[in-house]
Amino acid sequence: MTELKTDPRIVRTRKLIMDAFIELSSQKEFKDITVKDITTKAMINRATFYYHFQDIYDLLEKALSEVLLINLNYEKYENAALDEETIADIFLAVTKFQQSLSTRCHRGYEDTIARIIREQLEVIFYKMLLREHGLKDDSALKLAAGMLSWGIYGASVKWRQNSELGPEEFIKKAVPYLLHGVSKSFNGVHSCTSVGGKDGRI
Amino acid sequence: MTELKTDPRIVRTRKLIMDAFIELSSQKEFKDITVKDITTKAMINRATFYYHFQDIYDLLEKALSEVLLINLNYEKYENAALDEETIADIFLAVTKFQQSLSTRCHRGYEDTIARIIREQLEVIFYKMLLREHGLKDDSALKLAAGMLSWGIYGASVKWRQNSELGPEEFIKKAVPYLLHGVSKSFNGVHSCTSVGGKDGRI
DNA sequence: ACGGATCTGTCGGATATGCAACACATTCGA
DNA sequence: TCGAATGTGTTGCATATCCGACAGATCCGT
Repeated sequence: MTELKTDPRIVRTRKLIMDAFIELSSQKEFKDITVKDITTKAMINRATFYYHFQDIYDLLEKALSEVLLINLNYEKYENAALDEETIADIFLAVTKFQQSLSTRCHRGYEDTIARIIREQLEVIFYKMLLREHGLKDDSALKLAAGMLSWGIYGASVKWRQNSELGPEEFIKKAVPYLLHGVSKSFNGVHSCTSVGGKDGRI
Repeated sequence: MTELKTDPRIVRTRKLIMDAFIELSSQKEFKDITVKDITTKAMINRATFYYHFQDIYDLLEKALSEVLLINLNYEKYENAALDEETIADIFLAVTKFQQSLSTRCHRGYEDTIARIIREQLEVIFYKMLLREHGLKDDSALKLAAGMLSWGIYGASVKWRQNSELGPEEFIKKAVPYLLHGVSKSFNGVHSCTSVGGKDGRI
């Protein structure tokens, strides 16, 4: 829907840059990676880099977003119900993504990464909520999506601090709280028509 | 020497095309590979393909040449003496290259491949001869290089027909004939100053 | 034998990329 | 403290690449 096709050169060049950056990230820390390093490995001109990205931090954000989105396997959730199982799946994808990052060294950029994860989650949750509730109260949906994303990310932080349980068991214990908490406030304040109780859907 | 630098886009695009072609060659026969297949996998426009290559046969030649050159490890021979050991090395590289091709299906293009191999060998032999003899009789050097390349390729054909011996033993039996045959005619006709006998050098 | 489908090779006009140079900031050793 | 060296963003002009369309070739089912 409303897809305006982008120039193939742009797709190709972005991919070259992203791949080069991810490869470099596995070799040295982010703070030691220069734009020249990336463009050399990507076989493009340095000026072209700035045609696509604001700066190297912009690249970091977009690269991480992309990798996370792939990890999140977005098409899978596109039409899934926002139930316990889906949330558990997403939580697993997030923890898996964070573990894949921990090997590379991004010390000092935890906040950026956290924000990216939350933003991505928020977009996904918003789309799912929108599909289930329509847009009669958009700001409420956005609020719910935001809170869910913070909740999931917070859960992943909690889990890393206290990893006695496996991620599966951990999220299964946490998810009822998340779902009913969000569900209650959402239904209570805005009297949404959908029934929050039946199968755990919001 | 006299290197005019080529546009990086050209290098990059050629590499994309070559890599795509080599990848496709491992998946289906040459006759089933279309230009569209290649350009799609290489993420370039079809018109761009024709900017770089005459047609798909031109690509075949250049791709094979490149792969063979890499197999031949050209820098290694750049300054090596044209003695028995070097010739054996080159022979091994050729047989190894042909075996790497046999898995992919290039039926019907044996002649093309054979010609490419001979041409590449001829270039290498010519450079080595030129370095050892100077250019006082250029046409004679070219003749000798050509005969050597035919000889090596012929030896590889013979070896494939009769592979009771390993390639190492096989070429060691054949190389004295090659060396002295070429050496004699070359020295005899043109009275070259270098001594053909001493250590087997031409 | 016929038409549809696919592939080939080519063209002119639009666009992304390359290049060289620039000013500015940061780092680092003398 | 001072340069020298390196990295960052930006700019104008040159060029490789993209697009869409075209005519002809080849293949294939009916």
